[in-house]
Amino acid sequence: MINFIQQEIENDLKAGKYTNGIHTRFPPEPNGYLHIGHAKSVCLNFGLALHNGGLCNLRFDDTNPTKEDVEFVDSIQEDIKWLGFDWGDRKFFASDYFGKFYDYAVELIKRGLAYVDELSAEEIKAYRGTLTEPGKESPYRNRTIEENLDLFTRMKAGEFPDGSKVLRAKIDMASPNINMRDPVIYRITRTTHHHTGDDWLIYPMYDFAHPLEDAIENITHSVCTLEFEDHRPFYDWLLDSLGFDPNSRPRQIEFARLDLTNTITSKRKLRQLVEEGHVRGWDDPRMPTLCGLRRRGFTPAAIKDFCERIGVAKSNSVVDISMLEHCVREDLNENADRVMAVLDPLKVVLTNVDENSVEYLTAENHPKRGGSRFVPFTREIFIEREDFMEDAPKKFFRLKPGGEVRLKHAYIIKCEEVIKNSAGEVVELRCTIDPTSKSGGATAGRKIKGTIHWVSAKFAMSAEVRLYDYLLTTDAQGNLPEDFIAALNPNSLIVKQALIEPSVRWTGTGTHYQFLRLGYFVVDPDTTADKLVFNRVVGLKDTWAKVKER
RNA sequence: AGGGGUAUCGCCAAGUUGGUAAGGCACCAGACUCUGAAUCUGGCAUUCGUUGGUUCGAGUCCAGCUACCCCUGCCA
Repeated sequence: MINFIQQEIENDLKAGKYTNGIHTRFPPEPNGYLHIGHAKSVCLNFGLALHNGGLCNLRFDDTNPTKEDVEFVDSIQEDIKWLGFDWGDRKFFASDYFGKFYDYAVELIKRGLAYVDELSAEEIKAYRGTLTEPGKESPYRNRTIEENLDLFTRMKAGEFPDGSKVLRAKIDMASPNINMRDPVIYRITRTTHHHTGDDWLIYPMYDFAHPLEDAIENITHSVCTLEFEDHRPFYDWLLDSLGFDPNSRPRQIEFARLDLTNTITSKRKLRQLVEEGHVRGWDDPRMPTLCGLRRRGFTPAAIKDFCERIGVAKSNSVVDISMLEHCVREDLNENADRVMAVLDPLKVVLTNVDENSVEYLTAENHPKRGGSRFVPFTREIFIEREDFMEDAPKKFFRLKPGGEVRLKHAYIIKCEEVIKNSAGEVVELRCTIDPTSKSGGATAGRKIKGTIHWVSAKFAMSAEVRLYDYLLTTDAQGNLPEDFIAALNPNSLIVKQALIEPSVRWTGTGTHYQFLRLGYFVVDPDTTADKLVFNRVVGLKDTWAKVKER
């Protein structure tokens, strides 16, 4: 792992800082499901710790009870575990530190660095100034320490209504950095907290809580996204003001969040997709949520490999989704067994095969890892409709009238007759097999250009196959319009009734396969004893499709 | 307009004291192939947002300019 953050860590170590080891944290707010963008952060934080022989905490940044819920603390843990990271016994909640935060706030007041303000929210906003004009000081800014202490104590005790008072840091209303213009650090909100119940009426703001929770946990490197760069001066101000040792206290380092082409990563928009029913739920295989990717069939290894490959830097960038797809293909190519399935069946009758004959052919499960199974071969089979063309171009080396093709693991067949219905559509092919060409046999050596997959009509099982495409076909995720719903790909889900070889009968949810020549698939949890359901993870690379386009 | 950032191939991204542009994805060409997959081979930035300057020599130093991103929640 080499990135600029790792280099900073090494520089710190070289400078004699952080002699107790490196300690990072992944600090999600439990207000939504983790998505691929969070995976980057998870991999970075846990990866940095692992790489430096340190530790990474899981910490729920739950300082705003109005937006958070236990539903999310559960799913977040499940997703991180699934990725393969372990926080040991270091699962923390910012809310566990509310008592300490309060004490630090009191300390700040005692040092004359915080005051209770009773300006309304609107007034505070007006007093804050603008980007180009300085703010002005609140009339309550210069209360005595005693008065501030008394008021803050009473805020905690519930003597004042919600929103009537706030605690503010006393810094500089004229700072060119708006975050330093006396930021609010405590507000009154009578909301039941998912973790602390009704213990508190006042809640700390992120800016105040974050540096403290990092310091409390002895975090050395607090990694966050770019938009917090402006907040770093306050992060440092707070810890310095409270007397934390500059050589051991945490330091904040920012990196660019992940953006992916064809992918929605806005929490709000993802929620809209779920709530308005444009997808089946948070774990819909089209969703970029980790639970969605999991159901789609992406593997932890692929996602971690992806996060490693995209790197970590500070420039806003949009990674091409093909990078992610490459990573799953690479993993699944290595690890998924191969099997034959036909998505769009065309019946083929092999006229020189006996009607009652069933031949069990040996088929390898994986070109490199080996293993084998039996595949029944019968007089009537189905092939992929796409694998036959009546007026085939020279470059088409699959089945055509009078042409030959190899049936994978079986025989070379020759197309003798094309049968059509009254509408002129091809409904059946009559072919003959070359009995000397049996795969693996002594005389199987005859070379033929094309090889296609097939399935026995008598023994094939039916299966529901769900083919997915991007929710966004045009690449506009960066500046998605409000009505992005209208731009959703109407073909993001296509359901097919497919036919599949019987060897998969006893398969289980989450098992990956490569359907020969079609792509990688995974068994969906909707699968029951009498209904198989597969999701297509990703198709195979298809150079024929490119040739066809020309 | 004030502050904070970023600008290296179509997309990510290395490039640490200035010494003459890694790698991956994508793409293209070919080999191989009982998956038009995989694999293998080769190709793919005289140029680093831009303009000047310093220097024997600059993506790396200096100055100016430009573009884009973030910041005026009692959100995180």
